[in-house]
Amino acid sequence: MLRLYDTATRRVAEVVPAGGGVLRLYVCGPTVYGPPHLGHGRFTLVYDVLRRYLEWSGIRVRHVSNVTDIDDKIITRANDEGRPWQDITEESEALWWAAMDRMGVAMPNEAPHATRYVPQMVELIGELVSRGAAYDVEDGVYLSVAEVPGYGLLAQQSLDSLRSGARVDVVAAKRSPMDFVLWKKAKPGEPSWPSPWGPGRPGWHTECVVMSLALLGEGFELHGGGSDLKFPHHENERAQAVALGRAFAAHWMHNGMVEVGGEKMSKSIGNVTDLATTLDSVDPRAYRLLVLQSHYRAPIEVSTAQLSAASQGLDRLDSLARRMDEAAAATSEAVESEPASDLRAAFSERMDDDLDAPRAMALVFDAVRSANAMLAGSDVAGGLALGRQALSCASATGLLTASGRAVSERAALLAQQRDRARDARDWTTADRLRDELQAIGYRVEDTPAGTRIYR
RNA sequence: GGCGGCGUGGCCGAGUGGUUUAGGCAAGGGCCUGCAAAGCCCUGUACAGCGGUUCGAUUCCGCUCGCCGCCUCCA
Repeated sequence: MLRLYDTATRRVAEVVPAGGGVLRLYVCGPTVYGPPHLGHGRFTLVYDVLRRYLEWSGIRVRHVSNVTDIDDKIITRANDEGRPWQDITEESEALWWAAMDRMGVAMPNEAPHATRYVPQMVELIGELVSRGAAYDVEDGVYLSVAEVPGYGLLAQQSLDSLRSGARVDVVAAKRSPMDFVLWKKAKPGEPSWPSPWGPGRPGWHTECVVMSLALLGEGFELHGGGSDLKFPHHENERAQAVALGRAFAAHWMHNGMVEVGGEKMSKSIGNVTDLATTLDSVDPRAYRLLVLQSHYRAPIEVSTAQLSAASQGLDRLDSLARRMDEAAAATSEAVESEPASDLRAAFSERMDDDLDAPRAMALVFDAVRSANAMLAGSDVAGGLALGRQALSCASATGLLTASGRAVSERAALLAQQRDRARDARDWTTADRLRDELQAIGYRVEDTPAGTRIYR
C-alpha cells in the first residue's frame, strides 16, 4: 500500500481509498494565461507518475485537476493585448494540453473549468457569510481567518507568526491582513458574474474547494500541488472547508520546485524556460526520467546537461527493448518462464515508500544490466523474463520504450548493401555505407543478424 | 524577523549507526568487434566545518559556515 509524506501531519502515512474503492486525487492545475514552463512540466509528471503507478498496482484512481480560466493575470494580459480574455484562456489551454500530450501525461478524468462553477462558488461564499465566517466590504467578500480553527496547519505556523511576517498589501477594509478574498467585485469593464454582493468574480482559493468537493466529495483521499501552493492557496482552500464544517482532503502532497542555478523557476523571477521549447530539443521521455531520478519532494535542477544525461539513460531502456525483440524473434518458442526474483515486488516496495522513484529506478537499471548480460549469454529465456519485468516497471512510471521511427526505404537499402559488403569482407565499402547511414541520422549496430539501424 | 528544508565522489542524485554495493551521466582499463556501435566486466576509497553522544557516525545531537523555499501572484 502506498505511503506518502503528508504535509499536514508532517509524517509518512498510508493513503487508503475509502472503502477499498477508488482513490480520489485532486491536483491544482494551471491558470491559463500563458504557455506552460518547466515547473508545470514537473508537477504534471509527478502526479502522472503517481497515478500511473497506482493504476499499474491495481488501484483505481479518480483524478481531477482544474483549469483556472478566470483570474487577474488573464484580465491583465487581455487588456495589454487588447484581446477578449477568452482568447487568452483558449489559446493557453490549447498549449497546455498539447504539451501534456507530448509528455505522455494522461488527461485527468475531469478537468473542471472555474468559469463553469461560478454559481456553486457563489453558493459556498453565501454559506460562509451566513455562518459569520466571511464578510462583505466595498471591494469584495473576505474570509475571516480568525474564525478558522487550526489556520496555519499547512504553513506550519501559527496565525500570529504568519501575521507578523505578512507582506500582503494592507487593504483597509480587511479585518485582518491574513484574511483573503472569496469574491472580487468587478471594476468597470471587467468580466463578471452576478452575485448577492454585486457582479464580480471568484477568488482563486474558492474555486478549488468547490470543484474538488463537487467532483470528488468530502474527505477525498489526496490533494496535491506544487510546494509553493501550500500557503496560502491550500491553506485557504482548507480554511473554507473547515469554516463550513466539511471534511476536506485527508492527505496533502506537495512536489518540489524546478530550479535554475539553484533558484526557483518562477514567472515573478523571470527565469522561466518554456516547456514546449525543451520538448522540442530532447526526447520528452528524458524529462520524465530526469523527474523520476530525483525525489518528488526535492527541488530539481533542469539543464541541458541533465536532460542529455537522462536521455543517455533512456537509450539503455530502448536498446534493451530492441535486443529483447530480436531475441524473442530468434527464439521460436514463446518464452513464458517467470524469473524467481520478483522485480515488480521490489520495485513496488520502493515506490510505496513515499514514491521513492529514484531507488525504484535504480532497481530497474540494475535489472536492465542483468537482462542484457543474460541475453548476451546463454540464458535468453531468463533475460527476456527479467527484461520484461524491467520494462513493465518502467512503464508503471509512464516510461515507455520507444518503438523507434520508421526506417526509410533508402536507409533499408543502404543497410542491405552494407551487409553484402560485409559478407564480401569489403570493409571500405561497408564503412562508407555506415558513414552514409549515420549522416542521414541513423544509428548503426552490427548484430549476428546483420546491420541493425534505428533512429 | 517567523517557519521549513538542503550541503554526498568529475556532474546529477538516493540511502544508511558498523560489515557488501545506490542508480544515471562522464572518465580510465578490459572483453566482444574487420573497425566501430551496442552490451558485459573492472576501477574511483564521497558524505560542508567544528564539537558531542556511541565500542563505532556520512547517518543521532549541538554549534558554525554556505545555499534555498514559504510568509505576496506562482506548479
